[in-house]
Amino acid sequence: MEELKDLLNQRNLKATPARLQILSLVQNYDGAVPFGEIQSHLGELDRTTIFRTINALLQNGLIHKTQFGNAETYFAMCPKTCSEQGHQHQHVHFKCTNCEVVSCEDLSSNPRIEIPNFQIDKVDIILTGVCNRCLVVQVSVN
Amino acid sequence: MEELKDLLNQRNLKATPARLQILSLVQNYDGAVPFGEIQSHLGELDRTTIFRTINALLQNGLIHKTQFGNAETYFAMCPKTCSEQGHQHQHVHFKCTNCEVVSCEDLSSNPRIEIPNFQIDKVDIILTGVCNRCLVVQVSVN
DNA sequence: TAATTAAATGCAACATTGTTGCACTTGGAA
DNA sequence: TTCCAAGTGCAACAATGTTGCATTTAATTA
Repeated sequence: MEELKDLLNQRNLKATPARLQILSLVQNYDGAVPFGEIQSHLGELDRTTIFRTINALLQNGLIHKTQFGNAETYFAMCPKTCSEQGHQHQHVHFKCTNCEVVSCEDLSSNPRIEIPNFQIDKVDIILTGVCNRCLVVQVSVN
Repeated sequence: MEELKDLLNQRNLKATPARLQILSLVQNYDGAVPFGEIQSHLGELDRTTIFRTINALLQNGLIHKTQFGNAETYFAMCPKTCSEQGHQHQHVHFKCTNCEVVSCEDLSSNPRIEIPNFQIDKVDIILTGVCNRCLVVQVSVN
């Protein structure tokens, strides 16, 4: 908890209960946290505060977000390569259709994403399928 | 217009004014159409009808949608490989930060998207940058 | 340790996107 | 022309997200 406090202060963010609670939830969650989960775990906080807290953490490179279609937004911790200057992620986002867990994953090899005569500044890869844990269960059941 | 009507009837959808108008707008728009654009071009239609019409076209493989972060949803025509059985797109979605146009584009080469021990069913690649047209303008201005 | 203040929070009000139920209307086939 | 399943409009609702303003608080400093 003291680490999270330092992390916030390093970014010139006050270590308030709201921020510590949300950061701690995101850090300890199995995979990326759906927005609804943040809301229900922090029901005593005003919704506005939750939104503003999330935005502060996003802008300062402590967490990042991803979305699957129109559905819920998910939040996960950032690697140390992120800062208030911007986000730098190499990973992709994966949602398992079996256990519903959303996670940050590394690809086997980094793909070359190019379109002729276009300048590409940001790449976002969103995958759906079955995760390693659920595949193992399926195999062992059969 | 007669083609669009046939297209709808082939999918067992009635060729109603709402559907013809939305399909026609999506077909003739420069790039993918933002939702707000559909709404403002079809202001005389009830919002519910717009949502239901869009959903019908999505489910029947006539159009597809994409999103950039929390921002607006965009709609574009589907290739003929899509049907009520499901969508089959090879293309990626690109948003130009200069002209704001969102478009479906093909990559130079199809990347191999793999995560060890995961089964990947659906790949969604969302790119941001500067499109070919805006790059040309920048070059000719300098 | 108390005072100070910029930053953070809570509350109220609002806007947009999206859904559902139900009554009414209509496209397309017989 | 008739018919009816499919489509539409309306009302009500729910969730996400934003803004302005008054109040509270974390962290500094005296």
